[in-house]
Amino acid sequence: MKPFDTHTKLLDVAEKLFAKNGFKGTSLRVITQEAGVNLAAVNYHFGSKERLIREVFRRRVGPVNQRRLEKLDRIEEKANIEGRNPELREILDAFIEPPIQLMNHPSGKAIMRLFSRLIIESKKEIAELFIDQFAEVVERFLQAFHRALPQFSQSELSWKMHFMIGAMAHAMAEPFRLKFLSQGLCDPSDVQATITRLIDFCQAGFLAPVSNPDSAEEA
Amino acid sequence: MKPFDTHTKLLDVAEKLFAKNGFKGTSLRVITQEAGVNLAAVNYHFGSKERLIREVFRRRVGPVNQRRLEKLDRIEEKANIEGRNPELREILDAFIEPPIQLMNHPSGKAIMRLFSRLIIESKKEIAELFIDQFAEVVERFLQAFHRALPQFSQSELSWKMHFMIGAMAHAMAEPFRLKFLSQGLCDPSDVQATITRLIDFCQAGFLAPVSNPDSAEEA
DNA sequence: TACGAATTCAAACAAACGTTTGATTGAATT
DNA sequence: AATTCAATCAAACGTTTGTTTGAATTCGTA
Repeated sequence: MKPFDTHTKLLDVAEKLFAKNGFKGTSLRVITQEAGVNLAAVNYHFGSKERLIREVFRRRVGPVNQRRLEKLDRIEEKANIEGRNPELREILDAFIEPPIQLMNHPSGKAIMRLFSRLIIESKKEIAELFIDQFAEVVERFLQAFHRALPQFSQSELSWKMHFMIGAMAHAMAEPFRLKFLSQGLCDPSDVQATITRLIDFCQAGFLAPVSNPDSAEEA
Repeated sequence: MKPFDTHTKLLDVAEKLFAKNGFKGTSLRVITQEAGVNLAAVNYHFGSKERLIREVFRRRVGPVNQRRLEKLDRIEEKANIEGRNPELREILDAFIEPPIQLMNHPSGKAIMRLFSRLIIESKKEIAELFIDQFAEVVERFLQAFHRALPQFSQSELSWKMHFMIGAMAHAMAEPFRLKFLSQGLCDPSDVQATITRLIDFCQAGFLAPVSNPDSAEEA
């Protein structure tokens, strides 16, 4: 296995360009050119452009969700031993920290934008990949939230999780937007600051009582 | 002015298709075909595809931001008369309600997805349009937040606003994601429920104290 | 060294893209 | 009735797209 074989080189370059210009906006020609390989390499190694897209995702999403579940495992184990429920803040950290931590990765910025594109992209095949990769995570964390906040129904917690995912995705995908908002005051590349503030914000959001219990669905 | 002249028909159809498949993913051929007009109509009426995109945005974003500012005006006026500062919840409502209210519009779903695409899209020209349309809104609301929450610095409020925008954009663009999260329990098309819950969540987030004041930037 | 499989390569493919053209229409103006 | 001009149309433009092909090359292994 060469240090920079064509296969991984393609994944790396595609990841960067997909993040920057989207999928339709990135042609196989610029990918292969920037990677310094032949145009036909994509179809040889991956079969098609769409399968390349899926591979780019799978390589990054899997490990992050794995880390989320590992952290949640450890939290629940520890809480179990101490005979208590996991604390909300611990659960939030397990959900938020692993993806944001990608900022420290060499291609962190691209990976994070890619993550948000995965959340946002509407294409059927991508949406299916999303469900595959996140079904277990969603289930486990909703469960954890419900134990930490038994006063809220499953559906209310889904709303809160919905908002949290949005805040995360936006913070990950559009760091420069924060620069614009704050007129240069804030530094979106500060990993720990981003994580801490996200958790602060979402923790309060999760704890917030719901105004109108009338239109609440069941759980 | 015919009831369905080519110009508005193109804007309507383009809006719908851009929202569903993105800009690169939507060809002029499918737009004109679905609109029942000639392929050349886009270049005749708008000059180019890119200018069509900009027109599609301008038509929707302008009025919403105008409503936001009107609501903020009224809130500040009323508070001024009563000799107090506007309340956080009022400000949040002025920022959140107008765009979410679009769900009641006939093409509400498309418009909302379009809004989020505007926030997310990285293309230079779109980003500039974003800044043009939002500069005043951002400035006015940051100011208002600062008066309502003087304990937080400008930069801390920017972080919070950053997260709020993410939660909004996600809730607007990906309502079906909430269906998935809640396994069908929640109804993302309930306008008032979405607004109320968003405000609840963000209100708490704004009020939340910041954990680590060390890495805080200045204001 | 020689063989077979894996990989890379230039070249070409059909299809789809945004855009332009020049003729044609149809309603308003003179 | 003649003129004008905005609007629409079919057709074609030159690129760019993802994909395929078949020969050339490289590599691991015997």
